[in-house]
Amino acid sequence: MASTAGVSTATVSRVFSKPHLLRESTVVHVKEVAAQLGYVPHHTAQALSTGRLGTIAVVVPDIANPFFPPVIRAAQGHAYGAGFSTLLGDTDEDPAKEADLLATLEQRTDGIVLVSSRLPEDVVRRHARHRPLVLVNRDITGVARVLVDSAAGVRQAVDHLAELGHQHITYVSGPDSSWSNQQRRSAVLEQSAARGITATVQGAHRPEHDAGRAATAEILASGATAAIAFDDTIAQGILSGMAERGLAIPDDLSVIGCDDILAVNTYPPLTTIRSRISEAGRLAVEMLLQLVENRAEADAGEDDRMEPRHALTSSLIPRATTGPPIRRSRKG
Amino acid sequence: MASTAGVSTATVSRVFSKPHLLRESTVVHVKEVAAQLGYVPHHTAQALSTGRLGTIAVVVPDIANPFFPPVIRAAQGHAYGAGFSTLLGDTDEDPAKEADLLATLEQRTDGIVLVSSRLPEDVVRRHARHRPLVLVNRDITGVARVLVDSAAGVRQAVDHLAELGHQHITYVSGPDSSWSNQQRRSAVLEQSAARGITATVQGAHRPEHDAGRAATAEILASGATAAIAFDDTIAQGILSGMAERGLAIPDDLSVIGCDDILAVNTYPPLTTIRSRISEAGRLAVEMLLQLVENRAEADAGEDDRMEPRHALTSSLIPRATTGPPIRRSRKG
DNA sequence: TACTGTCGTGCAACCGGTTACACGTCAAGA
DNA sequence: TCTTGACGTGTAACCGGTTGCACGACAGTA
Repeated sequence: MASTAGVSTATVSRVFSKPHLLRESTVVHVKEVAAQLGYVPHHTAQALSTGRLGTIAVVVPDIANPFFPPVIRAAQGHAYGAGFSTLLGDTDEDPAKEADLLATLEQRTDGIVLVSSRLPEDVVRRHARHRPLVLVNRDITGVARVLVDSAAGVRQAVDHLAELGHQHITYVSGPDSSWSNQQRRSAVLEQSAARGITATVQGAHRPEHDAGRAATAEILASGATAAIAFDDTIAQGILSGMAERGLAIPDDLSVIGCDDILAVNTYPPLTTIRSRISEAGRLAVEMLLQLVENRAEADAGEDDRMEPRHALTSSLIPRATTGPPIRRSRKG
Repeated sequence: MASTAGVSTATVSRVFSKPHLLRESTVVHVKEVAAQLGYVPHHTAQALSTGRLGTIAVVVPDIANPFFPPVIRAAQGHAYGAGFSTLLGDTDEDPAKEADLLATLEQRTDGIVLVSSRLPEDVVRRHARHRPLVLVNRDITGVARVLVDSAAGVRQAVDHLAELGHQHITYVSGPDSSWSNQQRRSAVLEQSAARGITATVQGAHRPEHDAGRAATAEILASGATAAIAFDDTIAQGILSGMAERGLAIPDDLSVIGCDDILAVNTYPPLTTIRSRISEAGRLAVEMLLQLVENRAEADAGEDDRMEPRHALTSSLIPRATTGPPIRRSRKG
């Protein structure tokens, strides 16, 4: 390539990386020759000499969980726009595999977006100290992170139910270890107290359809006239449980889901709390690329560590599974 | 590293790549030193000198479409097991972006799994000629591919309906350009003819909930007592459309979906055709790695081009949305 | 004892770029 | 006319491994 164009390899290199250093005619000429020869800078060689891989990784507990694809999609899209490729890691919900994956990806990427990590805080913190890392939905001090603040949406949900006339609602919990679950539960309890209505909590459930279906009996027994579920999957399960009993939605029970996953694709359309999860993916990548930049500069002197913590708001999307409590005022 | 262990860099290299060439004591010693120093072979440097990147890519039209995550998940898992990382590409259903992505990934991966490609045959074929490539759900002669043969499941579905007593069924089409759709439609028509029942087809629909809902009127007007939908999303839409009209499933209409995506997570649980799509992901990666190997050997002489074409079977999963035609025998 | 082959390891070139430094050219300023 | 500096480009070392070839040691064979 260099010889064909009659220049040195250094010049060819500069044409593609620092063209402003060269005379414009040189740049044009080399590019022409390159186009004819189909020459493209060798990515791996670039990576080796610059130390920048042009690759990030997105690590999630389970790709098949419908919560994650939008995040991944947005992350990949944004990374691609910035010239980065995206490696995908699936930890299979297993912390050991997650740690393993992190170690492997460490040397193959410029940085990692770690979604809903199950790893202990100090492990994550240690990793973040020497490699660019951004968390999604995990709140660890000292580590860059973007959190989906479902609390706002949950408060709206409670308000919505209170305004419809519900006096007793229940929160159907997700996994205890989940940061989101803790946040949502607290928000339900606090906002209910603020509105002067009763709120109870139904034990921990795995975020699965069957768990929701199984929870139905307990919900009905509690006397609540409305349920806020940890996520849409559980909410759908509750709908199934109600249908099996021949009970009507929302007359016999108002149901609110969370995450707005598929919620509009079922009947009746599920009232849910939409958190802008795809925005979380985009934002996380944005922050990560920022860190990657900073680290490159930090080598040159300044070490301007910041601790960004972005919280994305959420809001209630009222659809057809909520209404005034009609038949089941059994308590009174 | 080399100096600390008192050996040459060549020896260090051999310890990690061709240990059988060395005295065992040397291997042990170097590995010990490496462990102490936390030394790990530099992945990019290895890639540069060997030409093997240890990375494959999986390219899909839309990660958020629930059909793909299981494929991706299986592909990633299998690749990881073989020591390969997985790059993810989302073409956003756009052929131009797909072509662009392919060009970019070409130099960053050892091979590509291309799922449900929208590219013209010759473009794909050209790409496959000089780089390892495996297609999923696209049938192009001369290119390695794994196909989900939904025809078998569709035939079972038709049989199932015929046995329940349905005399007139309808197929609710997906996108015309989809290979799967063509396959499914033909299977419905052929098997219906074989069973001596009437089958009609409802025009092309995008694989979306609303499309299914909108199709409901047409379905009812057709006089069919059962519908087989291109996919579960459309099927769910039909369920919504029926519910909106106050009609009962399966009494007023039997509905069968396809792909077994989320089908069990709704109420009533959807009768559907399960194709082992995650197996498709695994198999595609297996074939791809095979091609990668072969190519490495081919350089050394033999060029043993094969043309593998794997078809995975499918089968009907009867659940609650199918039953005998009860009320709507309006035709008679 | 001399000869040959095997084994284990080192030397150095190479993968394909990047970049610090040096050099030559040319125009502006003294 | 000589100096000075900006500009454009080449030289060569370097990124961190891999690998063909060579070499020394040692064992087996004649």
